[in-house]
Amino acid sequence: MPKPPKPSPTTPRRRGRPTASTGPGRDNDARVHLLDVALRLFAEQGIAATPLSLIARKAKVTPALLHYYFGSKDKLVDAIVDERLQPLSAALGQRLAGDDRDLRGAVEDFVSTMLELLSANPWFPQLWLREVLNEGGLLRKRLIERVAPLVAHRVREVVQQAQHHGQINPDIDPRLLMVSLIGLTVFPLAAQPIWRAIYPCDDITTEVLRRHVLALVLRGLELPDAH
Amino acid sequence: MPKPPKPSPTTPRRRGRPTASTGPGRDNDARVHLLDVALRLFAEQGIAATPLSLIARKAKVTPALLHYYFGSKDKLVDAIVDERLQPLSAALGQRLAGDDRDLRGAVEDFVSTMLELLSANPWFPQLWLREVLNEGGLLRKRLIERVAPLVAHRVREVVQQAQHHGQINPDIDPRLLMVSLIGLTVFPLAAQPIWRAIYPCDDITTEVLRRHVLALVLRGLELPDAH
DNA sequence: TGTACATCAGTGAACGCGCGTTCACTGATGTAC
DNA sequence: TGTACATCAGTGAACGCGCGTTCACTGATGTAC
Repeated sequence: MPKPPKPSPTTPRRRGRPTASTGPGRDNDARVHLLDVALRLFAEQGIAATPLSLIARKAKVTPALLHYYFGSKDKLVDAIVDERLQPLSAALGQRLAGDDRDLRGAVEDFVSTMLELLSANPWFPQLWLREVLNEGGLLRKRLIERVAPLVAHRVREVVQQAQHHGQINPDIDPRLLMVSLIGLTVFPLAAQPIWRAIYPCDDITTEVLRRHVLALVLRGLELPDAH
Repeated sequence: MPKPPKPSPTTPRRRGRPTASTGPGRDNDARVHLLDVALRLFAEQGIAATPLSLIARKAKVTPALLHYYFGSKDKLVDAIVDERLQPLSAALGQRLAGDDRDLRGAVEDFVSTMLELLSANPWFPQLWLREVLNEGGLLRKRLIERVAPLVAHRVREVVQQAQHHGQINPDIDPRLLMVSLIGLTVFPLAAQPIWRAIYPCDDITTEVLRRHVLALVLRGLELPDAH
């Protein structure tokens, strides 16, 4: 057992070295560092293709230490999902399922929030794509069951209403808009290293990407010209 | 050596069993079947996560047979890339680097061709995303060096010219349009199982997706209204 | 203050297992004479 | 036509290796008295 046993409430005070003042293990510097290293490697080359020995070497510790902190590779992956991916996914979902704005405002918020959070966590898009697209991906189930429906159904409703009132492009499919918006934000960031290798574009910041996507989508949502 | 030695030209005719009339191994039914099974499993759960033993079991042969035909796992992956992914990528590139149409026609062709070829090969999007986004992905290098530049530079030029003549939305970034188009086509198809699980949409065929994407993009490229 | 000791983070060496791979072998299929 | 044999597709059992994992152990750090 790596984790120390719970202190019995009958014991007034435990003998020996105390548990690092803030509690055992949880918010440990070494633990956090191991998560950082593992997360980077998982995002770069995939979970299955990353041996614990590599994580250990990069973090300059022993593979045994990874078991000391996490118990197993599976549980290390769980920890990454629980403590890194899941909170970010949840934050995204929360900020997107928000209040009743008009469609333009909602879309602008969606794109902006997405790009902002994803740029602040560059490892996210790749790992998210891999985990979500993989048949047995860990995030996939949670996404389908919890995060996605909330956001997806809201977007669909707002689009349907706006179309019903003749305010936006009637050729847009209400259900596919959400998919398009993700494809326009998550994919470009995940593929960033590739298109940056094709032509020089140091001037393309996240803000430039944001303006490009919004220009395309907001214009795309407008009613076609009558003719 | 799995492959039979080249017949010496001095020998008028070889003794023994002939080489299956069409030549050894290359267009073998068993070999093709093994490639099919391997491709399916690779696309479903990733290359690193798919052991040869699993491929062998699903194909109802021995793992040794995979070495008999391909020599090693690496070479099996090479064969998949060379004989399945690469031709499709090349076909895509060829049909997209096409002649000098106007921008609207080019975009319409791009989206249509992409969706058509990808729908006909449902395994492609997932494997393509994984191999291209992965740091050490096999297709990544080829894509960056050979396929992408041709298409990407053409799209950029056409967009720049159209913008210069004031024909399309000036807020679109000429370099990012290609990325957006891929995000709007490859991603939705790769993520198909997910959004189909979120709300019932049996009626969303590839044609519906095509119309949706084109409605969004073609309208998005138009000049903003003066006001 | 000093000493005994409990607990800590972390290690080094070994373990079993499953992987990719090898190799001697087999029965079937065809050719040569 | 019959027989000897060369080559075929494919197998079964074993191999070495690297993986995730285990476990006895260590020096450092702090507490109790």
